[in-house]
Amino acid sequence: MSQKLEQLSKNQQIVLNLIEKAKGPLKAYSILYNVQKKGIKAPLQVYRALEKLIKIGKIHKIESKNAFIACNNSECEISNATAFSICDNCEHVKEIKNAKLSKYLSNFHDNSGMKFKKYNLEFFGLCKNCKLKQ
Amino acid sequence: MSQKLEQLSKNQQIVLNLIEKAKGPLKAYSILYNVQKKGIKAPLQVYRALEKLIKIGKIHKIESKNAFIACNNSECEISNATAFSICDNCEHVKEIKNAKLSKYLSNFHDNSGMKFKKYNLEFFGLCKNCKLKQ
DNA sequence: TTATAAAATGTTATATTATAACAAACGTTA
DNA sequence: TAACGTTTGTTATAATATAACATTTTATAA
Ligand SMILES: [Zn+2]
Ligand SMILES: [Zn+2]
Ligand SMILES: [Zn+2]
Ligand SMILES: [Zn+2]
Repeated sequence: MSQKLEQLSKNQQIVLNLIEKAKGPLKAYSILYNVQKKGIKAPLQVYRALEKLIKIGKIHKIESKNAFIACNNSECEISNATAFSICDNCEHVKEIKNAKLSKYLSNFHDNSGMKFKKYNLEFFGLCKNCKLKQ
Repeated sequence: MSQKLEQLSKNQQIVLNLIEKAKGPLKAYSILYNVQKKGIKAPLQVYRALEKLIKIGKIHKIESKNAFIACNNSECEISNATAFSICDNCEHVKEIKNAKLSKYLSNFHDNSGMKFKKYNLEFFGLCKNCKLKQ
């Protein structure tokens, strides 16, 4: 199994494939269940792949849901500036691509003397579909 | 034990007292350990108090840390617009009070037709202290 | 006051999420 | 080849959070 610098390992690729074809964020143990037929047997194998995929920006963790979603933003390879919209009703999650927002937040600083290198923003509300139904 | 509308119950008050006098965010089981002398014995008693305190805006959950911090912002009683700065080194956490930021984010909307009712923003970096030491 | 509904409590058990520790195999580079 | 870092496999366990049910307390109002 050849593996160049920028390539993913076997387990990493298996986990990424699953997350990329999913319609929404997946939980770690749901991933585990779904990749057992591929030979991944233990939680750690999943968590290690997730850790790497997050590090290289292929996926993100939705912190409020303990779930993992494929990156939808070619610009955030470093994964240090993420924003999501999350529907409170159907749990639909979407990564927000908005240059103005990311510029605003990347340049933001408070009065504490702290330099921010990374941020994660989660918006909650009702998606268009769920709004109509109510 | 009398209890008016806006007052907290016994367990809620015990948990809130602990969180308010803490220097930083506390984890649920650390809270449990520290309130056992007050008669709170089980995780669920802590989690139920936390749930209520979050709901009324007295505390917030730091999602990336699974920890709970007292609200530092008299204006966010409803707890629907929160922002924090988190030091990657010493884990110091501070709630950001910034009218411009909260106005910007409260008015933000993307092109999905979704109306945001709530957001949570976490900034990461090195605090002033930790920056000096490196 | 008495009925009643809502909120909070107490308790046991269990579900869910995540990491520790260690040995072995693989990939890259010299 | 040797050396090094990364990835893997495996077992066990830690840490975080909720389900289910019985009971008690509080608020509201008939
Ligand atoms: Zn992304
Ligand atoms: Zn929805
Ligand atoms: Zn607050
Ligand atoms: Zn620091």
